[in-house]
Amino acid sequence: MSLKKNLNEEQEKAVTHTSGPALVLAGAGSGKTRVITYRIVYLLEQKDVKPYNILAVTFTNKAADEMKERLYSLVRRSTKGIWMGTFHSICARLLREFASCTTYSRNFIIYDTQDQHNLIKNIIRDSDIGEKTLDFYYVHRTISNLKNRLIDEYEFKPYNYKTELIKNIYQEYQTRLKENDAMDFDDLLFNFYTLLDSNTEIRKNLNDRFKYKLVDEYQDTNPSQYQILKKLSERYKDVFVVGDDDQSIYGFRGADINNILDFEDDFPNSKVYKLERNYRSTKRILEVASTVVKNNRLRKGKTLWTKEEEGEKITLFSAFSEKEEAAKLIKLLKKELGKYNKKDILIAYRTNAQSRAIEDALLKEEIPYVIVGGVKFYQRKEIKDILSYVKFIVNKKDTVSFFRILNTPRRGIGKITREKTEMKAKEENISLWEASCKLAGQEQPIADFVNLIKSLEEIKRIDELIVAIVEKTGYVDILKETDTIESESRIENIQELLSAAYEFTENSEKYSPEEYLTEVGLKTDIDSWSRTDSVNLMTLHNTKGLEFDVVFIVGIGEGLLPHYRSIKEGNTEEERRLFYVGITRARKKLFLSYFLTHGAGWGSTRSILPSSFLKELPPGAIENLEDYTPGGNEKKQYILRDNKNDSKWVNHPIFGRGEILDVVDGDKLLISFNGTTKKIKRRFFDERS
DNA sequence: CCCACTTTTCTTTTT
DNA sequence: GAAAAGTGGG
Repeated sequence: MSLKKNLNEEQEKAVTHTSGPALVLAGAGSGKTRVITYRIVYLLEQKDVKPYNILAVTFTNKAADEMKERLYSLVRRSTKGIWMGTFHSICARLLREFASCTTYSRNFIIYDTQDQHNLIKNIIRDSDIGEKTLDFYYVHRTISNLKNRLIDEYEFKPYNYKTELIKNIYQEYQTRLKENDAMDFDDLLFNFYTLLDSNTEIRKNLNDRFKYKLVDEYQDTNPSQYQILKKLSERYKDVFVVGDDDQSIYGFRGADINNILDFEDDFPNSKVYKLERNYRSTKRILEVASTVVKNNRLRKGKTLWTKEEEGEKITLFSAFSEKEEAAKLIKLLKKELGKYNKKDILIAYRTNAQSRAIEDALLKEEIPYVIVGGVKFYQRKEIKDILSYVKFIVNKKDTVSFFRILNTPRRGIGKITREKTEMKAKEENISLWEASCKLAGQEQPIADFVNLIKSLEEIKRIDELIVAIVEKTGYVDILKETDTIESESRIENIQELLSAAYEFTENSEKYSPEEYLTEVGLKTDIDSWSRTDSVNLMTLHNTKGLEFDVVFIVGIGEGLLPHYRSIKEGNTEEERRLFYVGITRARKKLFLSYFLTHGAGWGSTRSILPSSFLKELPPGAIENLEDYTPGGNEKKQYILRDNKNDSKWVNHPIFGRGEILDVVDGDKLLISFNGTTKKIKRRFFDERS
């Protein structure tokens, strides 16, 4: 296979990097993933590297799957044995492999965010600290941040009363996780790091195994991932990382942009390659993206260029409300549907809740769409219920799943019986499951439960197991009896779970419940997303690594993008990068929009200013549709009457609430805003009903 | 113990 | 303004 034919000069240089650490600074659309893929091909074919000596870390499981497929089509020989996946999934696999050297079992379970929250809530409730004094959300975030920085529950130095309490909760949290043989997401990294750090033999073993290490999206790695990488490269320094500092958007998850900014200091004698040619977007789109991101201080700086055509201008429009924004979007979208396929169109927003208005509008127009994210599939109640059975069967120490399934669906085990079981377990110092088995003689419902679990235990294939759970518990039958729209969609979800399980067993040699759980526990929505004949909706975070012909970014208002919480935390630069990521997803055409009022609960509205990022756009590349309204009239919409009557009050996006004092020169209004008066053209008003 | 009704809680982005 | 959690009568 010829590398030269498929790569440009910059890419080829990076791909054929000889040895030692390398940093590839790759701009958006410059063939980042391509470089990693071809680098692996190069190692296999020209350097005779064995597949099992390669470790490739991707940002999502989906990216790993795609890379595997691409590799398979590029090299004739088998690529089996290459370690490929996210940091989390690779650590999980290795922790199972070396379980005997840890304090966990091979079958430890992985707690999702919900489980983690519940656990912390319970700890706070059980302690004598008032629930009101400590916010579980804040506690969780603090613990997570500590773990990301590899600070354990004993090392942590409290610096005031509150952190003193958090330290106690942190300790109890870890104790309970261990009791349940469970790890949270951060533990996967932390515990694996600890294993590497404390066990010389394993460290040596893995250093020899993973001779060549490749990491995609390096700008979004956190300190613990960085330390793992360091530990794995003590013997062989072949660390090949690819990333773009301008696309670092996971700071909230502990990702540290300094990992990429300081790479050259962290890994001495490294080589840096820059990829600056963009193959994706038009000149216009690239110009807008570069102009925006230039306002960031914290960046390495690179200049993207393209041989693509100039392209259409970027369209900017505004609306009074979220609903109106959606309506306008649909109108523009319909025009694009004549030129592009639905699957190549993206609608992106900052927060999941924003999908609602767009969805309603698409539904009304009967335009097919898919949503990525939101209420995640594996977080849904019915899915978690059924998977809790699987979890408990795999791991009897998992008390969280135990309590979840004990009386789900209803089998007559209430508070009294549950407490009886808990008492028994405590008295005899046995597990809840053992206590249940002992009580089965006295309590019929418990006996039913124990028998159910015992019969399910016999089943070794995950697809058959799930079918059996659904049948033997009568879960679907009960839903059928309820017969509401909600129960119907729950049944559909269960069916989807079933077909996903079938697929899992079909496409691999893996079929055990244990293997299935590892995969599912780390599965995200984007992992199961595929391009269908539908318009795509997702958060800006989820668009990372994807590209579309037409991109709409909606809701670009101050407080939304940048989000007010980020502004408060002084993280505007990361928000700007998020905006940049969104812009650079577009190949041909980009639409930007914002709305000026927003529901703020109990029926009131709050006005929103256009995002400060919009002021950074280069005017020459923008076509402003301020005058565009659904009715086709030419009225501007910066100011709006705030109720149905002929009110004298208006809301202005910049000046706020004002009172109309007079009409001057026929077409101008004299308005008083909090002391100052301004003359504004009547055309600004929207005469809606 | 269960069902139906009332009250409280939502927390930006996600592995 | 929806979903989870709490409450009280059957």
